[in-house]
Amino acid sequence: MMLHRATPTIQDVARLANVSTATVSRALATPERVAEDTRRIVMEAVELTGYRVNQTARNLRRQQAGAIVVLVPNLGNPFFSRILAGIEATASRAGLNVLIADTIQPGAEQARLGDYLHNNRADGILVLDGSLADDFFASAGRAHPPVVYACEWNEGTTLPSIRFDNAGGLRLAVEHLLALGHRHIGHVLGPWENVLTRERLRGFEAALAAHGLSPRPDWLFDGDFTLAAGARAAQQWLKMVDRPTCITAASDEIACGFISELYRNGISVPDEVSVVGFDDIDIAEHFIPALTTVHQPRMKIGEEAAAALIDLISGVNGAGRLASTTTVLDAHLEIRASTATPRVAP
Amino acid sequence: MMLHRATPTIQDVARLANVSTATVSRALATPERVAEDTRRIVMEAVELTGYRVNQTARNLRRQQAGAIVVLVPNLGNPFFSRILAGIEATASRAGLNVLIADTIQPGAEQARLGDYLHNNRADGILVLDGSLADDFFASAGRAHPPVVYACEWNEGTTLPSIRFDNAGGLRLAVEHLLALGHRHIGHVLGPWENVLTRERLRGFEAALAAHGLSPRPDWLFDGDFTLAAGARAAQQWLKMVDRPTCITAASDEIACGFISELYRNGISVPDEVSVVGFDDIDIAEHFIPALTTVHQPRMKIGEEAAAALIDLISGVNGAGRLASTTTVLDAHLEIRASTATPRVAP
DNA sequence: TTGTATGCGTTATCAT
DNA sequence: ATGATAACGCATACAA
Repeated sequence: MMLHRATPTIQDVARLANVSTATVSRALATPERVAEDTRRIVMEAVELTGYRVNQTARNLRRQQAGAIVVLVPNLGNPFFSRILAGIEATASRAGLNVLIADTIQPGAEQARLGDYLHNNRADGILVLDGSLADDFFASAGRAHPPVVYACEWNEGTTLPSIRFDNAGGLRLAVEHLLALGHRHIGHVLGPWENVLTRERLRGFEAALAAHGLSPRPDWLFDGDFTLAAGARAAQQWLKMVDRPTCITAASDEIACGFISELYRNGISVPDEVSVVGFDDIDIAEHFIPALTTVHQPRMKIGEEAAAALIDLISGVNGAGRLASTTTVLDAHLEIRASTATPRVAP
Repeated sequence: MMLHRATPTIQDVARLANVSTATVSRALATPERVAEDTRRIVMEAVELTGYRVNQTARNLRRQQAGAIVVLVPNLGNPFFSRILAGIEATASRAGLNVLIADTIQPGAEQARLGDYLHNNRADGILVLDGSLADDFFASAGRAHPPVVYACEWNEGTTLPSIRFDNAGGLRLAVEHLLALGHRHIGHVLGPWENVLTRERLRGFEAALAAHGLSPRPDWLFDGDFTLAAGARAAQQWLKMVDRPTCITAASDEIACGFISELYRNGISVPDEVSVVGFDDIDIAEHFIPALTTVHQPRMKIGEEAAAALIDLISGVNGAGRLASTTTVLDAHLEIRASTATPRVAP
C-alpha cells in the first residue's frame, strides 16, 4: 500500500544523507562552504526525497517576506498591465514574489494596506497610486519596508519615485500642433485630483506660453482618463461656436472616445479637428485614424521601479535609503494620422 | 533619546497586559474564548504597543501560505486586467493575498512555477494559461495545493475550471450574420495551440453546419489574438477574388486590426464587409465603427474562479476536492455598428 | 478561563 | 568541514 507521503523536510534529507540538517542547509544555500563529496551526497538525497525548501520557514528565520507588493489604483484598468509585466519580470529575476493589491477596494485603506506595511508580508512596496500620502506609510513612527512610487506620486513626497516626463510629453504634443499651423488648441483633462492631470496641464500651458499664447479656459475640457470622458468632451466641442482646431488629450482613451463621438456626428479627424493622445496604448496605432500620441514606455517604468525598490531592499544605497531619488523617463511623440494642418486658417 | 523601537511581538503585548502569550493569541484569533475583561486589557495593550501579528510566523505555525498565485500567460496583455481585478477582490475579501506570475518568463516553467507548487508559497493556484498540462501540477505524485483553471484550460483536464461558452459565443456571432443575410462567412483564428481558438472554431463550424453550410478553408485566416494578426488577415482578404462578405474574429483585437487595415485601403466596414469581434474589450464600443462582439464577463470570470479556488482551499467540498467541476458562463452578443446586411446579394 | 510548554522548518552561531 | 543547538513569532494540546 502506497502511503501518501507528506512534504519532505530538511530533516528527511539529512537522515537519508547521514549528515546534519545544518549541512543540508549549507549545501543548498552556500555550496562552496561544503565538501565536494558531501555536497554530492546531499544533492542525491534532495533528488530522492524531492525536497523543496519551505519558504515560510526560511522567511521567518531570515526575517523577510520574499515578496514585494504593488499597490494599484484600479487593477481593472488595462493601462497597468504592461507596468505589472515589467515589475514581475524584474522581481522574479531577483527571486522576489509579487503581490498585488487594488487600492480601489472598499475598506482597503486602513486594514488591508496596513497589513502589507506592518505585518511582514512584503519586503518592499511599489505604489502606483499617487493619492496615497507619504504619511500613510510613515504613520506613527513605525518601521516599515522601503517604498517607491511609480508612474504616479504624491506631490511633495520625500520618497523615491520613477516618473514619466508628463509635462514634457504634453509640450511635445503642443509643439507638434503649433508646427502644423494650429493656433487654437484645446485640452481634455484627466481627473483633477490626479497628479498626472496637473502635470500634463502644466506642460500644456508652458508650451503655449513659450509661443506667446495663453490657454483659453473654455477650451479646457473637464474629464477623467476614460473613453466616456472623451465622448463627453466631443459633445461639448460640437456645441461650441468658437471651436479649437485641435485637441490634446490627457490619455489615449480620452482621445479615442473623442474621435469616436465626433465620427458618430459626422465630423472627421484630422480633416476638421486634429487630436493627440497620451500613453500610446496598443490600439492607438490601429485606431481610425491612427492616433498621434505621446509614447509612455510602460514596461520600462515597471522594470525601473522594481529595480529601484530591490536596490533599496538589499541596501545597495546603504544609508541612502532615506534619500529621495527621482528618476524621470523622457517623453517621445509618436506622430501618426490623427493630426494634420488646420483646414481653415485662423 | 528616542530609540528606534523594533516591531512589537506577541510577547511585548503579553508582558504589558500581564497575561500569557497564549491569551493574547486567543484574544486576537478567537475573542469569544477569552473573558470580557481580559480581552479589553489585551486590546488596550495591542493598541499601546501597536502590535500587528507576524503573518510569516502565523503561516508557518498554521502550515499555510495565506496567499494564492495566479499563473498568467503574458501579464502585459490587457485582456487579463479585469480578470485579475475580480480575483483580487474576491481573494482579499477572504483574507488571502494574491501573487502573480507570468508564465511567459524564460525558465519559468520548471524552477519558478515549481516553487509555487511545492514550497508552501501558495494555498491554491489559479491557472489562466491553458498550455500548462495537468501533469505539471500532479508531477511525481507529490502533494500540491488545489488548482483551478480560469478562462483557458487544458483539454482533457480533470481539474476544476471556470470557462466562458466560447463555442456558443461564436455560434451567436454566426447566427447574427446569417440573420442579416450573409452566406459567405469567414473566420480569423487565434493561435492554433490555444484551446480557445479551437473552441471558437468549433462553434463557428457548428453554427454553419446547423444551417446547411460548410466552412470554406480559404476563408479561415490563420492568426493569433493580436491587432497585427487582424491586419494580416485584412491584407489576405484584400487579395482574394472571391471574398467572404463578413468575418468573425477570434478576438476584438483581431477585429480592430482587420477593420483598421481595411480602412487604410479604402474599404469600409460594415458597408463592404461586416465584422464581429470576441471579448468586448473597453474600446469595442468606441471603435469606428462600434464593434459588434461577443461579450465576456471578465470580472465575473475572475470572481467565480477565485471563489471556486477558495472553496477548495477551505475544504467546503470535503472529499470532493478531486471532483472535476466545470462551470460554463453563458455567452451574449453585443450588437453594434460593425455588422449590416450584405451589400451585394450572393 | 487561563497558563505552560512544545513545535512549525529553517538558518545562524558556536563549537569541534 | 561539520554538528549540536538555539532561536525566528506564533498557535495549540494539555494541564490547571
